[in-house]
Amino acid sequence: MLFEDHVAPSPLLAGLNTEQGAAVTLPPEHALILAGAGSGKTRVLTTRIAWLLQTGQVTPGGILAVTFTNKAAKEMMTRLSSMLPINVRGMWIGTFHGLCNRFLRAHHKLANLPQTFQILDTQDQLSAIKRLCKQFNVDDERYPPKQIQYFISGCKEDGQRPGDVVARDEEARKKVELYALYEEQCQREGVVDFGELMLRSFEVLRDNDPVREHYQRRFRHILIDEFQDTNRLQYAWIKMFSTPPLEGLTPAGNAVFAVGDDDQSIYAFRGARVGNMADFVREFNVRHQIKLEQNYRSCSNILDSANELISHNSHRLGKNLRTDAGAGEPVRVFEATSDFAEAQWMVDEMKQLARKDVPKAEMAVLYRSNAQSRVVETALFNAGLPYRVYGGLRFFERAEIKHALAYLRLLENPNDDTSFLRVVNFPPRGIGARSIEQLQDVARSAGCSLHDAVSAVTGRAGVAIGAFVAKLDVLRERSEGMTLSEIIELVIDHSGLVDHYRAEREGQDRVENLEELVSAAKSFVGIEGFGRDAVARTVDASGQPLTQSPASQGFDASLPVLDEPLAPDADTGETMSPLAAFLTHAALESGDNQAQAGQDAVQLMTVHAAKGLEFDCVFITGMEEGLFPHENSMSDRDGLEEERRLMYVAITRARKRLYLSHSQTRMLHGQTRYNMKSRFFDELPEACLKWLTPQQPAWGVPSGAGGGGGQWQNGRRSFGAPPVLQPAWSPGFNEKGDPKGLGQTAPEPDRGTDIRAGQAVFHNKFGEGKVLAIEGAGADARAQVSFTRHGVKWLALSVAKLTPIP
DNA sequence: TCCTCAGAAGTTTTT
DNA sequence: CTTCTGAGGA
Repeated sequence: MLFEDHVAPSPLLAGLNTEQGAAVTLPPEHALILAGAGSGKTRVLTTRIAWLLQTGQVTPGGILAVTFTNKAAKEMMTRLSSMLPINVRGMWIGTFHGLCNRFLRAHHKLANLPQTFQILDTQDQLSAIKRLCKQFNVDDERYPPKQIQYFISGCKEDGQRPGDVVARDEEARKKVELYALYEEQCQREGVVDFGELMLRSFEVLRDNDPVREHYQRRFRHILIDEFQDTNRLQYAWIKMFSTPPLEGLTPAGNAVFAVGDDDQSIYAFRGARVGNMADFVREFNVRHQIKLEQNYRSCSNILDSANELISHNSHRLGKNLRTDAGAGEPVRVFEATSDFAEAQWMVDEMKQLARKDVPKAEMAVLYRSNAQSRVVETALFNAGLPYRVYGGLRFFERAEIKHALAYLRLLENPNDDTSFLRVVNFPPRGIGARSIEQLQDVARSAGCSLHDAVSAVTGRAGVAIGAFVAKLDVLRERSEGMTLSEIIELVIDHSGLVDHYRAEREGQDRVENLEELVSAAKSFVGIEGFGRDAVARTVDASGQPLTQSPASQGFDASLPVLDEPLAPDADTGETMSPLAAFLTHAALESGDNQAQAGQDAVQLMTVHAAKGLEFDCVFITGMEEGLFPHENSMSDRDGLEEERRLMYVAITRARKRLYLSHSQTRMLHGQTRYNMKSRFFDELPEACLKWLTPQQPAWGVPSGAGGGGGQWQNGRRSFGAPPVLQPAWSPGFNEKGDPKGLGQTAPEPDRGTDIRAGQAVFHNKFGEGKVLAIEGAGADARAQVSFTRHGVKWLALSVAKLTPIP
């Protein structure tokens, strides 16, 4: 039987396959869905919610759905509202941090936080730590602030307060001490970092039985996306919402519906614990495990490659993707002589694809590390192909935006010392390190914020800083009654930010970004994370369990629960201002890091950034030992297995056509590296591959023997000197095996000899062109080249690197 | 107090 | 080869 028979068939279920339908219609008990790449995971998750609602098993208020990214949360909301005419806002759907924020605002008293607490992002956290270290004269050689930050975040992710950490040596003790001091500082300033959002809300739930029990009763269905990416604390947090394991199977309990894919776990480095999946099954006594193995994305050559590769990992939960699509095209493998040549080959290939009407947005270049994007960008730029690089600074992380936000935060909370220090002398107003030190001394001895210490500072410094504070006070006063965007306009004008950037040579972009901030504010409609959860507040206010159970109270979909962000707090009459809401939004959602969509452009990104995306044509570049798998991950098995999962993610991004390329030499950190091809080539099914370049045999051994470069097995080396033995196949190598000869000759084979009039050539700076004429000979030889993008130029052949293009 | 230059470091990243 | 950060000079 396909679906539970007590449930009437629903149009929602139309089009689902057997596995998907089974997952969607599972009884209200804990379940783990192993959802392979491209198996319709998001669809199952959202349809499950829609189905639960439609069949009356739950009301919107009884849903808690957690994701990792805002993007995923938004998508879930959108899909859901297209499926059902319901008030999506009554549900708790959001990111872990977004929901924690909402929770802490509602229970700020129990959490011992001001209702308008502000959120430190990673940058802010680091500067707060630096400030702390300076204040306590910490040797930043022995204890680099970055490392302290890593330590603190790690502790919080493991649910440990300073008192819980076992410090065995001097170093650990010092770190714990700093952790404790950092906590004090944050508490004093009324700010929380990302880890604190999670940990603090976890603790409120753990330590307040009525609150915990209230939420346990309220959330009948808890759904978690990307479960393989959860860390220890997030798992513990989920446990707080779920009813105790023993009751897990009773009708009274709630149900945790976890969706994930252990093969796509690629975030161990930031604390993700795949083991949570197995723990979940054990601790929650999970009876329902469903594998979604039907893939709707890729052709079988691609899928078989992915399956074969990942089968080399041990400790898998076990899963094999299948597809109804045909074999499709083979996976193409290319070996380049240099990273330049690799990029150039890609560009040529892309042009051909474009000629075959493949949209550029359906071509993606994936790489292991960001540094690899540069060569590709250069090649694309020179060829005049539009491209878009993912990653990099997001909107709310930009310096000018952070500055503006710092002013805004100071309007809300003058005690925010991080923000104070950020802008006290920006734009420069003659307040130097000396003055600031003086101020910090006063603040320290008085135990107050920098803002409050100002009046006690004497002399010139006091005057200058006093003027700054007065300016803030004026801005705060004038902003009364203004709309959000008016306030922001006021602040960026009167803080001097706009003027400062206008005067700067390259400040135009920054001015535009500041203007963009104003428009962002205009379109900002806050619904997230503040305001009034009627039920939650009842508990918070009285500190007692509800006299009336949420179930009997009912959670009518039409009843706005979290829909009035600006409603005053019932006890204090406090309101969360639009500005405070906007600042929260800015901290929790740092904005797009993919450039504006719209233009048809080739997509460039790291493999990590590609997770969850799909493209018709995918190029995975830099398939070399040391790069992919990365050298830092190769030493232990866990590291290597994560690299393999990363490769698995990369492969499964492709729908129709997949290219894998590697290069003999690569410029990295200003040095030419000589890399072996990646071991992952040996783990792909030969039958699915098509080698575009001859496979390199061991020296003198006929091609084909030991397929895939098995000879290298024992001598795999990634870096350092080039191999002593030179392969016989490269025309550019000299006989002596001189490393310099290799470096110079191999990447630009036969430079000069093929340059004649009419020849198409490539130049590293000017890109593609055609040789019009040659003049002179030997060292004086010059070529006149007409470049596609840069016009006609004369180039000395002894200097310019011109590569002939066939 | 600002600006320039030298040195170090350089997987992957969301909130 | 870059890009960022911090220390010293103008």
